[in-house]
Amino acid sequence: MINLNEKQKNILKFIENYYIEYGISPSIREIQNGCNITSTSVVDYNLKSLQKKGYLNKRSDISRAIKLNKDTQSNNKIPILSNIAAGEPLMVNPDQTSFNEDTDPYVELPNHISSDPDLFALKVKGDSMIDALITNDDIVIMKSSNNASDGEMIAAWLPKDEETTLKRFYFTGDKVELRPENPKYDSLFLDPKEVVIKGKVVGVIRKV
Amino acid sequence: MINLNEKQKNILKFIENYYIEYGISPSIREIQNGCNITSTSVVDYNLKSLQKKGYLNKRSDISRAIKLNKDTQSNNKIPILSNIAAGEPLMVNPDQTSFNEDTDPYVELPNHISSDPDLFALKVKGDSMIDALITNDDIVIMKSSNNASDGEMIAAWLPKDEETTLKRFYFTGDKVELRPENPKYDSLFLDPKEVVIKGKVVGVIRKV
DNA sequence: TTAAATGTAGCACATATGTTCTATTTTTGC
DNA sequence: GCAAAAATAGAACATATGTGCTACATTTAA
Repeated sequence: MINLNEKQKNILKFIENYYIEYGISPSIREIQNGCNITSTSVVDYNLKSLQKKGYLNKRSDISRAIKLNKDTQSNNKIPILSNIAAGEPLMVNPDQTSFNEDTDPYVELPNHISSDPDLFALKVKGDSMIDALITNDDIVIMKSSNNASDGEMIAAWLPKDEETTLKRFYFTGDKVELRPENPKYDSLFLDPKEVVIKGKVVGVIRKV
Repeated sequence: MINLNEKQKNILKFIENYYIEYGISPSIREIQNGCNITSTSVVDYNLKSLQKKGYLNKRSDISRAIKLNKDTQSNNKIPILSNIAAGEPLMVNPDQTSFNEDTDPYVELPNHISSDPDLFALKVKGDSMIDALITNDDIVIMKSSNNASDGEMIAAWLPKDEETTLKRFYFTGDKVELRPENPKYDSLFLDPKEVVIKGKVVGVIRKV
């Protein structure tokens, strides 16, 4: 997103949002109205500039034939919010909420997993879930949730240690058990106040 | 794809192929030419019919605003060619080559795995690769290949047993070793002639 | 067989839409 | 401050494109 003035950023954003809503690109005049631009020729001027800079491509004389380049768009991508500790602790930013597609990593979801909102992804570091067939560098797809049932695999934020960890969740009366799936590691028994559940694992993707 | 005559199937196919090639929908006249239809009104007529039957949607008076419904399109899908035996043998069809999206199962690939041609998918049955973190009902993404190097995880067709199997490949002089990743099972040592390598594992997808 | 339903043809029309042109204004670089 | 470059305006133009209309052909159903 470098080398772009506000107007051009607006145009790109508008095209992307329009595409998300309608599945096709807007016409020049729709861009004009949507971005409060005074003339179609100004839109044309900026589209040519954006094309020259490599942000989009368009076919001449063809209606609605603007295509954002792959780097420009953020379709179907879900953010890899932070690496997750599944062994050694890892510092993460607990209040990371926004997703900047330019600087943040992401994965593209296979559609049979996706179609669900509030999904995010975590890249696993460590081997504490090896018996659950999840290992280092796997990407786990999470569904946001602030609660869990016994036996569910969850990502939990531990304020005291300032780490996010992937474990099985058990609630035994007054203590929360976070159980790894690796005999090398022991369960954590914590006060419920010490555990912030971030989400449940709904899928795993591994690139070998 | 029921309730459709040849012309309408053609139109749907053309729209999909056009979309794959250009990223946008074709105009009425492009459909006309692409499907050898004699009049734009015939295209219009059939598009209305297809819309009524639920195969697509379009916005009125908007250029290139045809959208195939999700069931109608086959974007990004790769076929699950057959279940793979990773324990008990499973009968499969060794010369299955074509992919009929209507009747055959498929997976949608996450883009960071995809973009490579000749990929296909296999659904794992059994637990013989459990130590490689691949288990029952996982979907392995395969890249077609008729050869392999030592230690690579491959799918091999065993003509003698008429089964496809997922194993690690080792070549020890004159015998091919197909090694499971589960102490419960033993390696197969076979004559090279008895092993047809179908592809190498490039990814794993699991829906939990 | 016959009437209704369905599909085809060809053309015309309205407008949606990309492009171009010239003039003017604003910004930039020196 | 001044010339060049960049950006804006507004309109006109050409054509790309969806739709409508009438006539005709083919298929279906009774």
